[in-house]
Amino acid sequence: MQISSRFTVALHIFTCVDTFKDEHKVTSDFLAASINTNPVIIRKILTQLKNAGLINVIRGTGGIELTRDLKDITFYDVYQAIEPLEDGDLFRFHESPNPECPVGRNIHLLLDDKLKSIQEAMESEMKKYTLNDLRSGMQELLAKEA
Amino acid sequence: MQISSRFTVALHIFTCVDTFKDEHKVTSDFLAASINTNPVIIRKILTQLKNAGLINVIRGTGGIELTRDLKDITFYDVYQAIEPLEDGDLFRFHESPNPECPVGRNIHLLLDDKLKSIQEAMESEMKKYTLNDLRSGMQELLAKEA
DNA sequence: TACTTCGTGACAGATGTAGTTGCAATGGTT
DNA sequence: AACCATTGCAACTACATCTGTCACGAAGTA
Repeated sequence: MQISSRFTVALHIFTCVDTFKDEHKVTSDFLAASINTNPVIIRKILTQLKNAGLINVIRGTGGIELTRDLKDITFYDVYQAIEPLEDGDLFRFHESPNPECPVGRNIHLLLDDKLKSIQEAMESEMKKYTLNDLRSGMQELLAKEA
Repeated sequence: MQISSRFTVALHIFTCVDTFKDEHKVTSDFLAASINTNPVIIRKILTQLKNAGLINVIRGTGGIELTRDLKDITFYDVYQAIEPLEDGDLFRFHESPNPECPVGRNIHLLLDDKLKSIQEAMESEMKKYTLNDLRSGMQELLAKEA
């Protein structure tokens, strides 16, 4: 199972907001053109980011404001906003293993801590990257292009 | 997106194979009863594990043999056998971002290494656990029960 | 041959993803 | 007030994946 493209689209959105903030009004139409998708898809993702408290979306005029500094929004924050996991668990179990089987009734206990540590390894790596890294990374790439 | 239950089911299967190897013939029917699912589901997973070279499945009599020692099969090996990722990438991008947009044409370059490091953090944690950890863990849990 | 078990194709139902259309609501501008 | 660009959202489609189920042929043992 791959993680949905909405996560990387969200990072794309944040990068655009920062890159074009002085040149264009960054609307869902503008973002949809950069990402090559439909404006409604963008608005749905913006709604998720807004519900997570990461941005404010301005109606009427259009535009997006961050609620915190770039360096204070990590990839993990974006991931959490975009990919709501049931009970917060990355790994799924089969429902109701057989309690009469010694393995069946202990499989959760056996696996839970190990799976948790795998999930946490991924999440703590996500916390190392911030939107500020996207800003500086994009500035470098654009400088090379010029 | 949660990772499908097939992964934890596969770990359940391996645990059963080891736990019951001296008491029962471990068939897809037996496993389906412990996991509480359909034997065909089990056989499909066994086929994946077999194709990955982790086990041999015995027809006619029934039963499962590992091709390597328990300590030489990691969670990552099982994960790879069960969850084939397109191009090996955990994270998906939106297809064909706009090459006329400076962000659109650089977004891959900007994100690739960061996403890769996140994926690798997860995978290298998966490599730390082996089926032998499942064996010893289950033995401890069963000893506590008694 | 008879029996057990695996292998596999076909299908169904539920869920999730991505895309599209239409329209009401919002908030500037004139 | 009228106009306009934009967001918010519901409804729908198309498609893929996951899980489960049935049916039946293939493999191997007794």
